[in-house]
Amino acid sequence: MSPTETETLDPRVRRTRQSIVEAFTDLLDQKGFQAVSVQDITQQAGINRATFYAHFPDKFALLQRFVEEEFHQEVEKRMLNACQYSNHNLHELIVAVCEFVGNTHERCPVSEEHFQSLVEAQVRTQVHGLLNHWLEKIPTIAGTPVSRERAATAASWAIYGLATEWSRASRQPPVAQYADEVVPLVAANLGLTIELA
Amino acid sequence: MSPTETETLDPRVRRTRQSIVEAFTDLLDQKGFQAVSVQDITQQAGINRATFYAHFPDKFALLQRFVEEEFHQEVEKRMLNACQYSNHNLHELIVAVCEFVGNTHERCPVSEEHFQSLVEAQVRTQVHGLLNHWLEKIPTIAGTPVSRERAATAASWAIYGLATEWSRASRQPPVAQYADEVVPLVAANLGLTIELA
DNA sequence: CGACTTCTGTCGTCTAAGCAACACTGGAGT
DNA sequence: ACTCCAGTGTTGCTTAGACGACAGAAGTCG
Repeated sequence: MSPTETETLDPRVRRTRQSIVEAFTDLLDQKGFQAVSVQDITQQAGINRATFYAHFPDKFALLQRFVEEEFHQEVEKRMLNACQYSNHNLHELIVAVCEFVGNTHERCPVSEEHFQSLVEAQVRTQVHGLLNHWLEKIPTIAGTPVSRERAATAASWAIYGLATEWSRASRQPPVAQYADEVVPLVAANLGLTIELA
Repeated sequence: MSPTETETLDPRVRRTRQSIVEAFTDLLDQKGFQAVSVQDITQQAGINRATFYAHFPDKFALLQRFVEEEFHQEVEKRMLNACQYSNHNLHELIVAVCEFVGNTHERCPVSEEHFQSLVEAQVRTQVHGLLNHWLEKIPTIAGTPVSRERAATAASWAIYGLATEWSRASRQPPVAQYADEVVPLVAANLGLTIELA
């Protein structure tokens, strides 16, 4: 969307960022977040260590960016970005968060607090933004009891919480069913009872 | 082996060369050699066009390097580099050339003369070098009728010719059998009747 | 034929990345 | 306590690559 963020960028920058992220992904699966050093990453990526610091202040900033992109990708894959609010889309969003959180938990033990809290914050932020985006397209009901902002906040927290519970419950029941069952809860948070295709 | 050629190299150089080669491979399969432009390659590789010319004088030089590396890889895969002469190794070498030529023909129509002749020259050169390497290890027979050089030349041409024939005959019979059948021919060229495991 | 397009190869300028130092921190060992 | 050591950030200088512009070669079309 914004030409600043994604497209219009020096190819060199694009490539090194990509190779950093790729190296990070590999190492994450191999050793877990705590154990990977900046040295590891740069070595695996085939870049100089100083170059890393030209792009990210530290390991944590990289993780942040990483989660941001991974989850954003998950969202785009399900075409939730371009869509408007509907129970079906809400369902899909919940599925996306569940699977992302599930994968995260299996990738890195819950014991790594740094890791988990960073993931949580990032995912919630994006879900919040997405919900806000959806709600903006809906004309305000006269005498709205809660602001869009707060509805989005409540719902995004709820979604993330439900996703972690599902993950901890060994992913039972199947995502689709679980999402079906909890959609009403979140819809309630949004203060909406709209029914769309 | 030589630190000059492969390992001790600026990571940037390594990466851009690799991305050029990768882009070239893709485009070769898509459009054939004639149709790919330097622009295509650099665009696909995500590098600047001027950068391409910093590495290769033109499209043909790239093809040369490409074939060189591909075939060299094929040879190393079969561990023919470190080995000495034996009928078995000769067999393996013939198989390698047959399969390489076969793949080349299916990748690019024979009508592209530039392409084909460049491949031929490159492969023959490497086969020649390899045979020479093998022959050097064998003590000269008193009153040698032909020089090692010439034996290697004759054999390398013979091998390439036999490989193209096999390819044009729709790869019949199976490589292993075909190689079995023609080993004596080549061995004769080499002026050797040695029998080793 | 000339006008037009696309690709080529080259050059000068600017910036990203490499590299080799550096001082610093925290943890492991003896 | 101490040293040792592996990792961290940071810096100055060098080099590879980006970018834009250029003239020329090679089709293509009217």
